[in-house]
Amino acid sequence: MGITERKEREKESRKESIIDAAQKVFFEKGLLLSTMDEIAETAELAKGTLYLYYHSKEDLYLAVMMRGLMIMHSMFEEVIAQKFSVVKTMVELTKSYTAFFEQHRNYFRMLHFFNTPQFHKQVSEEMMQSCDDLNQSLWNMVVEIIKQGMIEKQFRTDLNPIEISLIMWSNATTLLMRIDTQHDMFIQKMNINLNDTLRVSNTLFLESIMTEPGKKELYASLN
Amino acid sequence: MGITERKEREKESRKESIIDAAQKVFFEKGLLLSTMDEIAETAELAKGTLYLYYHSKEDLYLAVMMRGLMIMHSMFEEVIAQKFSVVKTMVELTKSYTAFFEQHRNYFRMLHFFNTPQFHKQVSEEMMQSCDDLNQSLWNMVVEIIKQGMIEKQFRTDLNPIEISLIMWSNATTLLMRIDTQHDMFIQKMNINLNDTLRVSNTLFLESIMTEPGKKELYASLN
DNA sequence: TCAAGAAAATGACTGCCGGTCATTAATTAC
DNA sequence: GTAATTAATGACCGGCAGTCATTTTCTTGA
Repeated sequence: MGITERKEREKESRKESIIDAAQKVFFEKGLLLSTMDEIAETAELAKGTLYLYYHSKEDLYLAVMMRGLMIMHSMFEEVIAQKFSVVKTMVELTKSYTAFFEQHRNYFRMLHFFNTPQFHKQVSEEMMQSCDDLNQSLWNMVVEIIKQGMIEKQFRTDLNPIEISLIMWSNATTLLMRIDTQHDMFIQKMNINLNDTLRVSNTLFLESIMTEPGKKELYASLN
Repeated sequence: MGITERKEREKESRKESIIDAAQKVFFEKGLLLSTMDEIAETAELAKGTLYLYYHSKEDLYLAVMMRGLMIMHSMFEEVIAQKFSVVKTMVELTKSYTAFFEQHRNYFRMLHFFNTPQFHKQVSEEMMQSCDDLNQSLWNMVVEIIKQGMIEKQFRTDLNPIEISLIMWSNATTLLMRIDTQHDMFIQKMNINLNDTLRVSNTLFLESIMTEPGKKELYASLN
């Protein structure tokens, strides 16, 4: 009997349509100012129904956020699939991250909350695990590239690949967040274009982790 | 008559004692899990009284946070007062920031919330201004050092001092936040000591913005 | 010294929201 | 066609930020 299968599908599609509604509301108002009542109304469901599918508002938030992570994941995979040199791949990955920010800014913003300590208290174990897994997977893609770069002696081998990936990631994320919230202010008050700052930061850092041959390749890869 | 003056003093000291209570509660539970009722009880005042002195919970939070910023400010001033060379001063400032994190972690954590977008909606204009001013002042101290370093040709002059300060600041902050929340996890799962990562990150960046003479001075300063 | 007026403090109350659960509706099984 | 199972509902609860009419404390001036 295909009834259980059909039910399974229906359940999935309901979950998706709830995420659709949540996304609409969260994108518009952010986590704190969004209410479950509004999400329920947008989904054309009763509030109680939401809780049959998600444990908490925060879980629902993460369900939306994971869509963003998956988009980023596929953007990264696309870069890697092109089989550039490691140096070019690194350059393209940083571009990709910036592109993700520009094209999916609403998702990017959601990532911020993931780092606020008290946020986690409201999140279910399973949802947390799913997020961590996806995160880990993104992480590994970058670390593997760096390892390969070390094997090929394009990157300095006296550094730890995980550390490098961590520093790059931190660097870019913080600056992108600033671009998101303070772009205009920096232009007006300090005459600083944060997009340039990000490029400078990425370039300086990439230079600093590369060997001489790596640097040559880098300058060729930058455009 | 000194009555108005005395009243002024009393009002100030009441404001301080409210901050004392708020600090106690916020340090323990963070912004989201702290309640105005609990702060009121800790301050041995009625809740309504708190609102005679501060516009909102978030304002009160910032009032506590500003104590932290002032501590950091004075730590920075102490470094600058020692009149080291610019390179040594930069090294000491980064150490100072780390020391602030280690000695005043509770204050450091509060800085995080300042960056969450929806947080600002609840904050009064004046409080926001006070925070911005203090922040700006901290910022300027670093920028001025970098400018001096450029004049002395210890730092590369093809970079923008504000940009440099921005990148350094971002770098250190993000890594310190991670140290705060994920130190143990990184050691156990990846065998990474984030304190080392921070040092690596700082060193790589300082190297990358310095001229050859600057680098020599840098290696001497790192002792 | 004390009454009247001003200033400070109070806490019951309001509105809102996340989350629950007894009840109702829809679907399935026999 | 009906009993049993599953899905959906929305009135309700507890908790919290913020308010405001009332009370308490302090000041003033005769």
